[in-house]
Amino acid sequence: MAAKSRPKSDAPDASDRVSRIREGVTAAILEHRLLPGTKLGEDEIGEIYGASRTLVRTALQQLAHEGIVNIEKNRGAFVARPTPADAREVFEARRLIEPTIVDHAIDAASPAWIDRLQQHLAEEREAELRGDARASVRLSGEFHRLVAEMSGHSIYLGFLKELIARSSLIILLYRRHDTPACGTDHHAGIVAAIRKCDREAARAQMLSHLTEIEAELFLKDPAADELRLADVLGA
Amino acid sequence: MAAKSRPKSDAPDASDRVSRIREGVTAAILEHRLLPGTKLGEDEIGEIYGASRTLVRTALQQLAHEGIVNIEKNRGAFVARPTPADAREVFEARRLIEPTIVDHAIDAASPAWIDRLQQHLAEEREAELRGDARASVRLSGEFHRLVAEMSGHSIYLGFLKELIARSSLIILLYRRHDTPACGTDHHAGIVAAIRKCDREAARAQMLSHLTEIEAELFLKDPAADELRLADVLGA
DNA sequence: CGGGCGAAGATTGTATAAAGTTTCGCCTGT
DNA sequence: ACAGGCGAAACTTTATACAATCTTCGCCCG
Repeated sequence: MAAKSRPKSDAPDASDRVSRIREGVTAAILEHRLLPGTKLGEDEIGEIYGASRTLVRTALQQLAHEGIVNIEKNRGAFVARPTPADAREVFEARRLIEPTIVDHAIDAASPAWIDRLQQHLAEEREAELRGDARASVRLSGEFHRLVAEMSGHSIYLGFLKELIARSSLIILLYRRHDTPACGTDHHAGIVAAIRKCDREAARAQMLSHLTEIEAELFLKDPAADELRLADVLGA
Repeated sequence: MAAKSRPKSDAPDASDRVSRIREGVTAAILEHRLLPGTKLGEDEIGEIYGASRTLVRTALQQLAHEGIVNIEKNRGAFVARPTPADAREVFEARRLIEPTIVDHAIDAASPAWIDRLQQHLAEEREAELRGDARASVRLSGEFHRLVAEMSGHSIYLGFLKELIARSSLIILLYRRHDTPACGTDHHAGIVAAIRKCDREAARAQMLSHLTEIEAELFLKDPAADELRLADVLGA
């Protein structure tokens, strides 16, 4: 009888080997080292991480479920190439969900969390000073994930993880080349609103932040990404 | 060179063997033939579907990502047992997302879609007349999924699929035994609002519908599900 | 008589090998 | 010279075999 279902060591993405592969490939995609459309051969990745194709396959399937990898039957896995329509859907979803997330984050506000947020802001400013666009995008995504973790809602967190991953891909694909790093100031404003427990301000700033990010994108016609991809591939 | 990257036959859950397994297990869980906490042995399922453990494993991993199965390392896969806290998160997310979904569904309203919705309402009424609780829950979920498909937003659709699957599990676990089948009338009202292109009415009715479903649940303390499960297991 | 230790059995995690499919190059025929 | 088809190579898919881990049952000791 007694033996109950103890949660045990239930680390979500612990030090599994498949998690290492998944995070490695994710980082490579999000840092633009793997371009959209690139084929992800199982042997290739397996040799890099010293793992068998079995593990690589499960990692790729997870990435496919996250939406940053496409798996075509009998053809293999490729880095996803979100269309402008996909981009609009992703940002609409974020505009819907994230204001609610900050609202809940305020409920969970504590000195420890505030400290963590401000520490993150410092990292973002540093990356921006260096002009490191890759790190900027990555840290910007992590800021939003941090707020979601703070909210304590696992459902929203899971959804947002997926949206952030896709957003990073979208931003790297469609960002206007002349725009500066997107508003770190916005993040600071959101944190300030959270500190003051000003729900309306936090929601409004999150919303305008997301709107501005999308406005800085080049989401014209479906052919645009083809052109851009061709340009980037240097062919 | 030009003709590249056609989407091809990209049926999401086509007639793959792994999809058949996934859908079969999903149906069994949602129809309460597999109770929460039940162990899903790989050999066992593999023998049922005449498939090797490789395929069963991938199906189980997909179900785990959908949230209706828990996989514990070196222990196996089990039917998920959502806590009351999980239930509240799921329904909060649905209250956030679904009003927006109906809004978009109105944009996509067409005679064909209206017909399909009404046809579905007829099926629901029939199941309700039979007093078939299983079919009622299943069809209720399918109604919401239908509206999401109608909206044309793949992101929302994906999220909602997950939420519906979890909701079915939650409803079957925590439903008060004396409540009648939850409002088929509500669904009819939502369809009527969609037909009239009355956005505000549609959003409001969807919201109140979800609120009422959650209100009919027995979401008291965390120990409640333990008791109920023990009761259900008949031990 | 109760509790802890230990070995056997069962089950999952991982790797490797066989099978099927697609793709690309090459060759032949017109 | 060009179009079409044949064939081989590479890849994914699926199945099987091996290794690691956990569970369970029995036994011994206190």
